[in-house]
Amino acid sequence: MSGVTIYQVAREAGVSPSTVSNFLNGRPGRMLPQTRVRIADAIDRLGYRPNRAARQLRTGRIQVIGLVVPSVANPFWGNFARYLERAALADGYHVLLCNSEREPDRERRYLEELWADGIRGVVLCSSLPSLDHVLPLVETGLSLVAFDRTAQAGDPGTLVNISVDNVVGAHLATAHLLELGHRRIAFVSGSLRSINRRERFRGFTDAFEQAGLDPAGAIVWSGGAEQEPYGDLDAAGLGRRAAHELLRATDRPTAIVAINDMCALGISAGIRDAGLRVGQDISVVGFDDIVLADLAAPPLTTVRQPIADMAAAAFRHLRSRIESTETGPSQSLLLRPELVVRASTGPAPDARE
Amino acid sequence: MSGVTIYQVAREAGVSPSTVSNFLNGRPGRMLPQTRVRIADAIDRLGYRPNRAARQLRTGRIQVIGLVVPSVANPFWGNFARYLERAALADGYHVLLCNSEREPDRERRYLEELWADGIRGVVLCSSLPSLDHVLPLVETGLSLVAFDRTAQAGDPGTLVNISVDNVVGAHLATAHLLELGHRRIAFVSGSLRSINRRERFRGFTDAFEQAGLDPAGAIVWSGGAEQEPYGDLDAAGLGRRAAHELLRATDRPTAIVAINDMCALGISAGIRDAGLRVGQDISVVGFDDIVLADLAAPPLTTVRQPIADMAAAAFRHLRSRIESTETGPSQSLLLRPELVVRASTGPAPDARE
DNA sequence: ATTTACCGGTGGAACGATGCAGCAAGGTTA
DNA sequence: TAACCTTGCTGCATCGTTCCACCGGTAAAT
Repeated sequence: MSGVTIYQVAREAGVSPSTVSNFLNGRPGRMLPQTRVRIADAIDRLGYRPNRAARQLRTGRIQVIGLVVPSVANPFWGNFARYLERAALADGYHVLLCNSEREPDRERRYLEELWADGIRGVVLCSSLPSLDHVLPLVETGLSLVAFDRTAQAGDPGTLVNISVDNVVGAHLATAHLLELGHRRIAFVSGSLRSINRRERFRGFTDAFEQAGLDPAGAIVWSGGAEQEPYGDLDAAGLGRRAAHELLRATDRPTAIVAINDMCALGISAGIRDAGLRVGQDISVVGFDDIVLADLAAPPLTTVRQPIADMAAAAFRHLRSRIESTETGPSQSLLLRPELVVRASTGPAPDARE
Repeated sequence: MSGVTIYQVAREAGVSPSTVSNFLNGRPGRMLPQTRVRIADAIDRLGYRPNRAARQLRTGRIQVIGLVVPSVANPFWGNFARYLERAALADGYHVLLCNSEREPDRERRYLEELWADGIRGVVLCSSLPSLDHVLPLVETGLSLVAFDRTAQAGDPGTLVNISVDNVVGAHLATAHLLELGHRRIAFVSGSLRSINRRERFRGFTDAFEQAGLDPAGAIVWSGGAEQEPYGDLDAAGLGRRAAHELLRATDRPTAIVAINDMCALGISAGIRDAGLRVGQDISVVGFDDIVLADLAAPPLTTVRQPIADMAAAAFRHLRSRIESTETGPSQSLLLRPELVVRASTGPAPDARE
């Protein structure tokens, strides 16, 4: 095995293990320059790397954070994971990956295991309305940064929330469609039980009200299988199914607001399945602005989340929580999303007449 | 912090720490049934969880594996990561995520850190031709499963390779285009310096030869920026750029074989940018069969990799390497890919006349 | 004249779990 | 009845690191 310990380095350098430890732990001022050099040489020669388990056992600290996402197979989360890992690596942290599929039970088990692993900070992306299932761990001392979820009454006091303003985002998307003359607009999503989705739905209805229209007239398609209510594993399949059902109706919508881009791409495929043209017969708006949104045919109009910034902020907040002993009050970061208009939206067909 | 140690459990149950340890480590036969019950109760009451750092320090074992992918932002790798994590979790293992962007240096640093973390098994997905940069670690005892890379001369003897047959896959794709009457076919990729890509390229030229054609007549576009030669971060952008350049030429291709699906989707977008129709004016074949291939317009003809099976196999092999002391000879698993014909390919325009 | 604060280090007790050696009490054999 | 198991448990050294207390000598501050 690795084998090289701090004792061997100490012997090689002709000092005590404590001095090597001081050298390694940012206290080089405590020794003569020549000692420093001898130790550095010894480390090089032996190829010594500190044993992290021993270090962790002694200090209780570990440079690893957890990342809990619904599913990293979704490009949005894959992209987020990449940026988070990048930010973490820059500060010497590693990232442990967990796919929760938004199941509270799995989430709790994950967090318990992470805690037992010595991990004290986790970025949680499930956006579930209640955090009751993880409350005991938070009280024990686990630091949590919730991503894509705004603060709720009853949240633990130390929670940091980082999210785009979902209400504004969905409002932008919907208002865009209304301006194009659309009136029969559908909102398509899996289960609406998560915070971010509820907010997006509120942005949707808000836009109706602000335009002096009755949101009750809007079409809401909120399906999803029993065993996978949020449709995270197959958001696209869910969207496609929704499109099939919506377009079969006699009074079909002329525009659709999708809960996210994967769903929107599925909807677009479903529209084509029905022999209709996306952006001309039926307009579609997504949410997220994943890379593929711009590659689709037609390119997808969507609401952009500044994901690189958000990932970096998530790590920064988490790190400061873990490393400082201060357990200040909850903070929140709410970023403003941006509408990116592409070709999947166009004037309402009936308005053109 | 967590606080509950094995000593507290021992006191609560009225036994010694050793007995609790025996209980926890599958030696319950060594105590009376009533003692077993007392210990189980004590653990429950105190909510005890073994400290993994201490356990790891003592035993040298840890239930974590590393995953090194080019970039988890690519949906193919995101999907693979999801399946690998699922397989690992089923056996109580966790997965540490690393994005190497195929840089040997980053890879080496990652593996060194993973080793220092006590991790003894890694799934490596960069598919680089030489493993020299990680050889020292493999010799030290790190178990490696290479994914998407076939065995090479000079590989460490203990390496396990798991891959789809890239030669066959690219052959299938190219033969499909040749059968459709295409003769001016382009091959588009970032740097061809990785094993899997070279193999795909060989499958491409093989198909030409088998059809009695001169592969020298084929068009090869193998670009990529200096700082990101493989185009992993933006495979789609690379494809789009390739399409722009290829279609500007006087003697432009009628069909394009892409190194992977993201690249193919970029190429499709580039074809549309040029005012041409994918599948009619220009045919496109991808590789991977990511979820989005079926959602694209037109749906993408591609070569399917059985990714769930491969991820499960990767974990199974890695685990058996880590847990057994036997360091048997290298094994390889070469799966057969499958051509999925969709609408992005069609008869060659000139062949129709 | 006494206290204090360095200097460049060393010694050693933790951190929490493991697993081997060993130990009493009772059982079996010769 | 001595010699030897077996059973069910305990004691203790150990893993590699950290970090506090402390060394004896000197110089500055009180």
